[in-house]
Amino acid sequence: MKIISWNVNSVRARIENIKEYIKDSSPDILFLQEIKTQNENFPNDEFNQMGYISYIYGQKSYNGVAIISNHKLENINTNFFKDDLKQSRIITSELKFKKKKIELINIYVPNGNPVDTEKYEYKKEWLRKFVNNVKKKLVKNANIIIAGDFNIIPEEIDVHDFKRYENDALGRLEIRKKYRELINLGFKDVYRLENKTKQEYTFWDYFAGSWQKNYGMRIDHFLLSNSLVENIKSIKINKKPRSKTKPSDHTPIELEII
DNA sequence: ATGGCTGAGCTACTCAGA
Repeated sequence: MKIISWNVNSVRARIENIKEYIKDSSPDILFLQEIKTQNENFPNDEFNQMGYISYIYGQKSYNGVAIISNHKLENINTNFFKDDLKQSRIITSELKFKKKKIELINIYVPNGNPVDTEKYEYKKEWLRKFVNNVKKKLVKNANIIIAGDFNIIPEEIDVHDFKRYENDALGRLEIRKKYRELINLGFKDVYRLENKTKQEYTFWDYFAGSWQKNYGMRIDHFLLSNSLVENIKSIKINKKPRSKTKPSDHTPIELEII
């Protein structure tokens, strides 16, 4: 079973790239972030024609997440916790897999820049609530997959120039500690578990030739609860979609479980 | 190098991203 996460930076502007990507990599379940559209304008038909069902939590212009699946999922929920700003950043669902009931959590964490503003406070509060609610969820279900755009650089190795980001909302210790807190609840950062010293990225800025110079950062992650580590077959960052014309600034991260 | 690009909404320009 292939589960993939991709911040597409607008599902409508990216639809042709997304379709091509689905044909190439055949995900079973695809988590999308930053779809940047309301539910009614989501390109449902395009995904249906490829054999997928779309579960959407949209928002006008900004944010928005969706789960695209080639089989029916249960208990779709867009109220994982109360977002003070009512932004569409989480959609969850349940997947039956090898006698395990797995909670799927697709997230788009707030960016949080600039750090001396309410945007940064929102990110901190959002993460605080998220960690608390994951903790509660673990009591009911030990099998959890969290994936998405975390907007967190976990460690120095995860960005081309850490100095430039150590006081940024993506790299600040205070924020990285929230990530560690989540891990310490009983999760593995699957990419780092399988690649101890490898330096790969999931995001490159559009400007200044960041992609060409490989000035990127690893901010899109798959966290698996410890109970699911035995099911990991592979984890891969697929850089191909970032090299296409009219790309998203993020590239997909692909998990295969068996 | 705190904005060099990109997208949405809208139709001139702001807001947002990381």
